[in-house]
Amino acid sequence: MLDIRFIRENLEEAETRLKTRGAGASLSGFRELDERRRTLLQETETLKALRNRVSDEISRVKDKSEVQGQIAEMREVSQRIKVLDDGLRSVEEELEAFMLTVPNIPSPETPVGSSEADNREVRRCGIIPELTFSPKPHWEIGEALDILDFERGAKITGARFTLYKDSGARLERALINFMLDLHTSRHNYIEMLPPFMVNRESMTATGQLPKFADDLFHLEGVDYFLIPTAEVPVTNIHRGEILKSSQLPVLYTAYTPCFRREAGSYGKDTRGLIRQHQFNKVELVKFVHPSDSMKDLKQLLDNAEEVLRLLELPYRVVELCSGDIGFSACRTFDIEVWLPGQNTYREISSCSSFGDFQARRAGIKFREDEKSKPEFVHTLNGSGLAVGRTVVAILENCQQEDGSVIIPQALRHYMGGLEKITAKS
RNA sequence: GGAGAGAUGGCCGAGUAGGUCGAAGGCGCUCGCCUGCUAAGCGAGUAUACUGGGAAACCGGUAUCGAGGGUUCGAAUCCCUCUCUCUCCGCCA
Repeated sequence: MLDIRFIRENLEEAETRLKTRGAGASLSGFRELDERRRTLLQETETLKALRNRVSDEISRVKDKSEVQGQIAEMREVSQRIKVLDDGLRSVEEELEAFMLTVPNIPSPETPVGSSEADNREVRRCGIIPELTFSPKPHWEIGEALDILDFERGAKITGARFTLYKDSGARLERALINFMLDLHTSRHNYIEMLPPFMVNRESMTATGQLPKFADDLFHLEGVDYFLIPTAEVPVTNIHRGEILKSSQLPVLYTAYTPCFRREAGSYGKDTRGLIRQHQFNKVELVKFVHPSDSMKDLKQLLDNAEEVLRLLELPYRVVELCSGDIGFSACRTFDIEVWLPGQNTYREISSCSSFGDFQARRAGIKFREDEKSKPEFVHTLNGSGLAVGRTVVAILENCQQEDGSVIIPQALRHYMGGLEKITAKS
């Protein structure tokens, strides 16, 4: 959520910067609601002050028959207060509902643009393998090795669900452990294993609700949602808390499965592991001091890139433009891994700063020192990495002409020493 | 699923014949004093949000004792609903 006071005082500027996201983002209607709210608030508070004062006077009088007049008068004041409060509540609900649908303002560093096409490539890293044969897509490799079973995944559940088998399942688990170990032991993140279902408040705090309910799986019988990313439960760890500034930055990493409806992407990536309703991800989440949040974002990005460097997978970093960043984000870098089977780069991580947008929704603050007022922290997060897509990248980049796949050196320890996945005869 | 108990400030913990309770007391913390060091001691301070005024320091108002509603001139205290926590039984990994 945006800072209401900032908007009140800088409506033009806020509106202009918001518009760089596209036509949808607007603050029209804000001024009127905000003013109605403050008018009602002042009226009702004036009456409450009167009532408090007179009630106090009444309490000092022993013989209540002397104050029947005041009591009757206050009875009417109370009724008037009730009416004003009802009006106030409905205006506040309207304002709140409106503000919850306004996206974050892109940071000044975010390149202005209208779509994916305006994203800016930042760098390319790693060496694209020179294959002496025509590379296969991962679904063919995985099926030939009998480590990915798309048909049975679909039988068990439906489209966009996959059964991992044998070395495939092991590879997925190896990657999760590898990533968690890297981030905890080398990058100083604390490991968390949060609930995979969250309530409505948590989804609202990080920005998935109210606008993106269609992307979420909602449970029947209880008002819980399956998490679309660990960002939701992990950011909500500190919802409604005031942290000490000495605690900052707080760094968490978490493995979770992620569940997404993928509504509106019916034709896209129908084959393979790229777009699943359920996939695994190791997430990085940071709560930081506002003053160095961009530095923190670069560092988080580097932590995610390190996974690819160690796995020796080629990738590039892309900075998203204003028209392409997510609802809650103010600045985002995507990491895209090279996929030879599809001859293209595909997103494997998205690292964002949310400024104080999520912190304000979630009420996550810190105190500079004992005396100072609490301020909102900045929240950041990024995939470190999407595990399924990392499997895809390994299968496609490390494939051999004979159909086998060489396990990256860094992962072999986690694969029980296995160097290569080969088809069983 | 059945039965019962509870939810108060950073923590512990008073407060139920409704008013002087934003809330005793203790601990913790901050500042000052004292002090060979440490400990102890003494004094002062120590919630959050919204809102009005002010350049600001700051001053004023309102709300908040799990959440929401009700009764009342007035609710931490009475009534209703919900949520969560704990104990016992059942069930289960």
